[in-house]
Amino acid sequence: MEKYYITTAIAYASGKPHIGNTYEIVLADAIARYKRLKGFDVYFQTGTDEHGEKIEEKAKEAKMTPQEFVDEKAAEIKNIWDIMNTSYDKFVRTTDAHHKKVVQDIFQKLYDQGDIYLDRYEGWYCTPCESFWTEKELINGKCPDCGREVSKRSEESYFFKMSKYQERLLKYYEEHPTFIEPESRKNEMVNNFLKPGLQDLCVSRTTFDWGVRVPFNDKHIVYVWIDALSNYITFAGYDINGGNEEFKKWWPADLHLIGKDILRFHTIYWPILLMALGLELPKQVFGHPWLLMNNDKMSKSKGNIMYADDLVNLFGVDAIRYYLLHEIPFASDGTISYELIMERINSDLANVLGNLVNRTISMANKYFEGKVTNKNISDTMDQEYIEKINSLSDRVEKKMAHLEVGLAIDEIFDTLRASNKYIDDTMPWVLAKDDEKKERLETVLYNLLEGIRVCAVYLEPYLPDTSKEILRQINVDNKEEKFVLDSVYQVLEAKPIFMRLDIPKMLQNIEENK
RNA sequence: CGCGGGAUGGAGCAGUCUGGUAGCUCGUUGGGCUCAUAACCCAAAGGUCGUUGGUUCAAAUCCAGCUCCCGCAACCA
Repeated sequence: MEKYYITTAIAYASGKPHIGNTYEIVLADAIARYKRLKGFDVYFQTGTDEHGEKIEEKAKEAKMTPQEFVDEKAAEIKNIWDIMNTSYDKFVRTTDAHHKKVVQDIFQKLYDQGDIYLDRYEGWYCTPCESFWTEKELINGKCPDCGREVSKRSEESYFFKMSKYQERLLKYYEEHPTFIEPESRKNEMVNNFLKPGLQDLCVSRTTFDWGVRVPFNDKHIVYVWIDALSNYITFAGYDINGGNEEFKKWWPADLHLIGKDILRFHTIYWPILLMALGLELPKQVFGHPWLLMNNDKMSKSKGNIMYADDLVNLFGVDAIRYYLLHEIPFASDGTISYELIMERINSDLANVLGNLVNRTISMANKYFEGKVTNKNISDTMDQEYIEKINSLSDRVEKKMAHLEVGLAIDEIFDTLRASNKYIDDTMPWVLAKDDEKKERLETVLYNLLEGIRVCAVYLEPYLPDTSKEILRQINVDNKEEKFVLDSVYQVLEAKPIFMRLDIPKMLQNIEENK
């Protein structure tokens, strides 16, 4: 069985993730579930990044130890991942003892082989913004963010010799054209960083304590990159001697799914780090776009944050999964709002999907007491419909091969729409009035139930609960991905899967409960 | 002249590589149907394809200039 190792970035355990942060795990989950459906042996890893200055400070503010603080945050994040019904195989935390040990070993090894050296880090620091700026970035000698005074800071740091691997990395890009997706991101990396020449990366800090200590120098903490990025190997079974059997099975990762903002670290620093360790590089890094709330970046200061758990309480988990997976474009930022979510629920989930299932099952019950088999009384219009069902597998695969999840879902809904049309074309309620057409009527319902069944099978990666509920109501176990001739249906009672929402009323409720 | 992406009916997108009746989903309007969740099916209205100029028998598509938006520019999901 072919293996598939997929990861999300690990979430920084400093606060509650909003819906934008949650998008990543849902997208990864859809891909992971799809691969499982297709027979891959999948390993899906996610987790939390729990070290660093910010967490140290936040813990202090909360009057907790950093460990207590991250324990709480990690649980909160994991809980949201679970609310979203995500099927990760392992939830990792960088405070894990084995991870920390291997990070130290990696640091030691890189130092021993001369890739890491001690120097001084100099830069301009803006205290209110807590940010370092280079000389070039300053605007009139002031902080480019807030315009306030900056002060020169100098700090002893370990550096990684990035430039040493630069050419090899460029070559790797050329030989692996799909390594970075979407492609436009690759140009950014090449033009902004690789072509001008890589600067050596600062890989340790002395200004805080909460992290992995540099093994041969107590003053230094391993800075986030080596610590966080290496989670992809340390938790998959890597150790400094090359790793165990499990690691040899899973590595290299097939896909790192990350936010577009950290693409640089995953397509430049991480591959170079792996080269230095003598390991293979991941096959693909996909930098997904962001969710904008009313066309604006979500942020606490703007007060326009949406949280996954609140949205799930309002609309249900599959409605939110549907929105995230279907409405966010593949390569450009997407918009989210209460109104847009409800519009999609009504027009797609309730009208097209829910109503189709409901009307079909109702007819099966009304005309045949729920018992439907294939009577094979075909009409020419059946052929087109059955072909539509049978082509679904290829149509979905074509989109998923490029991680175009939204378009893959479109293919399923295209099939559901064709099913609604098939009902109108065949007019079962007319057939029902004629006793001689009884078998034709049963054939029509059979075809419809098969169409719904195949769609339900393909909905599983995206809307797992809904898929299960549809299969429960039509009452079959068959997971065959094509139209089959000999299913036996004894459908259950038709229960609406998605109810239509009264949008103005809901908006008013949301407003009042703010 | 830092690098890159984009501008298509009210909204969101496809089409641009390989020029030749501008397509899809939502929304609006009209009709049909009654199995179903005021749903479903059909039809219509609505676009000088950002702007100016060029190439061509023919340009959303190729070329040049301009305007606007967005991303990246060493640590902001």
